[in-house]
Amino acid sequence: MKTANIEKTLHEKGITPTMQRRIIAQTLFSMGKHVGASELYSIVRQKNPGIGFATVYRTLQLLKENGLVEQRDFGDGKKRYERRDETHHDHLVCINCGKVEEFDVPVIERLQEEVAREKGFNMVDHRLELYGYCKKCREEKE
Amino acid sequence: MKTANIEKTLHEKGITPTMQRRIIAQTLFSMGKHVGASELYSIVRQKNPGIGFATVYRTLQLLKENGLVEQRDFGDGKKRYERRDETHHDHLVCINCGKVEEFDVPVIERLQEEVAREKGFNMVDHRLELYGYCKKCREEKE
DNA sequence: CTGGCCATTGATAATGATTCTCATTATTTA
DNA sequence: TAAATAATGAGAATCATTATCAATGGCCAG
Ligand SMILES: [Zn+2]
Ligand SMILES: [Zn+2]
Ligand SMILES: [Zn+2]
Ligand SMILES: [Zn+2]
Repeated sequence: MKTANIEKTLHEKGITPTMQRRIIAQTLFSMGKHVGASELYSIVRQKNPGIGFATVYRTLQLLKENGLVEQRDFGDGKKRYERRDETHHDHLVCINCGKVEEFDVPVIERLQEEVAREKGFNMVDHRLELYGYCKKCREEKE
Repeated sequence: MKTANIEKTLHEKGITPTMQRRIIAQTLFSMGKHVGASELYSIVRQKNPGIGFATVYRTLQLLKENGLVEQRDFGDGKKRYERRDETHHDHLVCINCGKVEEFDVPVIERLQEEVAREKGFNMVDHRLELYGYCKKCREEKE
């Protein structure tokens, strides 16, 4: 994402644009998907060693609250962050190498809605992750 | 679960039956579903104040490894445990009161398999949780 | 019996990700 | 520009879970 766009995005959301927030957002958006906080922190530090860990967490929280970032949890004890996409997607995770694929199956989404309705719930979120071994890892095990 | 059955179950799995393990397993099985470790610990302590927290964790791990217990994670920072059921199920969680409903939709299960196959993954597990507000919580908010 | 071996246990320290605190700075407001 | 407000960095605190380690308890070879 271009710097100018980050500036604009933060401004649109009413987020005070500070140097730290710019760097953190820009770094996250340039790192691809499913990035952990400590991973992000170490890259951010390379650009500006003065930025603290707490600020990375605070900024991630802020971006999440403003709908710019999605928080994921693949069950390995640390949260992952990715830029919020226009389209929803779920995840397929390799339990050997950590590779993550994304997918979206509208039929599954609809069936989830239906289940929630049947049970009297007003569904506001869901979480669907498939865990297994990717092709590469299977071939290497042979 | 009856005491005799626990004894038998542990024995079948080759788990050395100790007093602690019997009490922990029996307590968990009698507490219903989706129980947290500390919650379990506090009930276990009532039966035998000498049992330590570490033993509760160790036993849960043991029961899980032997397929007697399933570990769940509803994203609130603590793991939940429930006796492993003969049939698979997924969860619907109220984000206000914590109520948990279970469901199983064979079509969703099949579609998951299909996605994994398409992406070249050998799926060994999955996780599907729906989050929302249950009927009761919605009515109370009015 | 009976001393030794090995699994289990309980108390407590350690871990690791995340959050909190608070004194210091930066930004906004008037 | 000065006061008011918000953000930051360093490090302490939290909280669930694991690891450590000395003590305990069976169980078996002799
Ligand atoms: Zn892989
Ligand atoms: Zn993703
Ligand atoms: Zn509810
Ligand atoms: Zn369940």
